[in-house]
Amino acid sequence: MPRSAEQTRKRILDGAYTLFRRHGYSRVSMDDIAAKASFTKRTLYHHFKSKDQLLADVLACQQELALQAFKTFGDRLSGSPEAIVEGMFRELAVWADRPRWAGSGFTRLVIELADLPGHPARLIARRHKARLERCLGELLERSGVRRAGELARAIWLLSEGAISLILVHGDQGYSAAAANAAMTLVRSHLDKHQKAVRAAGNGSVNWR
Amino acid sequence: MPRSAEQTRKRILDGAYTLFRRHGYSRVSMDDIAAKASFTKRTLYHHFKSKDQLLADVLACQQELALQAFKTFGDRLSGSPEAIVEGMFRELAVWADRPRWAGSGFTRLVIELADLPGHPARLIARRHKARLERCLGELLERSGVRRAGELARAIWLLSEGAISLILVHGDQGYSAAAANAAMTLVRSHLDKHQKAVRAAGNGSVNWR
DNA sequence: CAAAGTATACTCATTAGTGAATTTACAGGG
DNA sequence: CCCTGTAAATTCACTAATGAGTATACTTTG
Repeated sequence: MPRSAEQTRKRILDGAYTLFRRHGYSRVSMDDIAAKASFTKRTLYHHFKSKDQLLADVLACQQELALQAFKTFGDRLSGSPEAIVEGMFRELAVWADRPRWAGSGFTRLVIELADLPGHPARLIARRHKARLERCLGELLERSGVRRAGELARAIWLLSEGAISLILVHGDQGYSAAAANAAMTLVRSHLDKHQKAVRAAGNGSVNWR
Repeated sequence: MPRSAEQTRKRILDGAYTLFRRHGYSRVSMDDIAAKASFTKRTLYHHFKSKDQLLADVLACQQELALQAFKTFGDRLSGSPEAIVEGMFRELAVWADRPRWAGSGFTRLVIELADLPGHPARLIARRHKARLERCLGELLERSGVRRAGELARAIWLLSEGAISLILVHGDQGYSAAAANAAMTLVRSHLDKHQKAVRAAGNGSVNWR
């Protein structure tokens, strides 16, 4: 065995993720991916059954990392709901400010495949988003907010909306607008009087 | 001249819009579009310089209709900000409930072309979204809400987020969640005590 | 008849996917 | 310690289909 299969697989998955995320699905060819990972296309087909399956595997693999990143992110935040929200949107702003940022890989790919509800990649992306939303809900729950699930969903909506609109307009201002709106919502979910708007760590993991 | 050029152009634009909206850009071929409009591909190239230009023209044409639809929609609404918001999200729910709904054509296409900031279609989509947001702002302004522009942007974020998440999960519940959040935001933008939550007409124009 | 409009029949590049040969790493016999 | 068989890993060279875009001839209408 010239190389450990595991290593090769990983190199392919990594390269493919980068390309898919940056250029979408259709516009990335198997040859592109092969070139990126410095293998022949035939090798890709040795490790992955088809392009669609490769995409699914890429997302499945990325999902693990992203979920971990989000949990780490959650741990870094102090307990106040304001801090959680502020941290979330600050991170979004940092993330979206990167040179050739092209949105959330998961969202982007699902939207590209919007008319193919049976595509394996969609199922994975869907589960991923649902899990993240639940995580946020738990985080908020622990922070002592009322109807945390409802709030989490609203914040998630703002976050996805911000991703779309930043992409459309190339204007990071939408992230600040989303943060403001989210803060208003948080306050409306607070029992009477709670405050404490502590800051949170930054970093540029991307778990969307 | 076998047919009026204008008529042919329109038939092509209509068919192309349907296809692009449903399947995205890359996965629709010029042959598909030609077939849809019952012309030969060569005819398309007689009327449009390239596929990219066709897309741009499609969006430009659709933009007019969509803007008009939104204005009509705005006129139908009674003046209270709650009614405006409720109407918006009810319409979204109806729209997203259609059989093979695949999101907002504009958003979808911009996201697909996220890595091509210079693409002519992006400029048009961008202007379109900006104009709609401004329209919503004016609508809210007239309804007597404070900081209408800020509110409009927040609502717009929720709306775009809902489109994304409905697409991801196939769950129209996100539209209701967005509506609730929007309503909370509206209330926080109301001067002291205003109410009146009148209903508005429905219909299924899609101006996103 | 003239000119715009439409069709036939291509070109050339690219793409997902494959058949068959070739290389490599390691197991076990000498 | 080397040699060698073997199976996995990788490559080369290909197919068949599809895509954007075009040269040219035909058709329709004013």
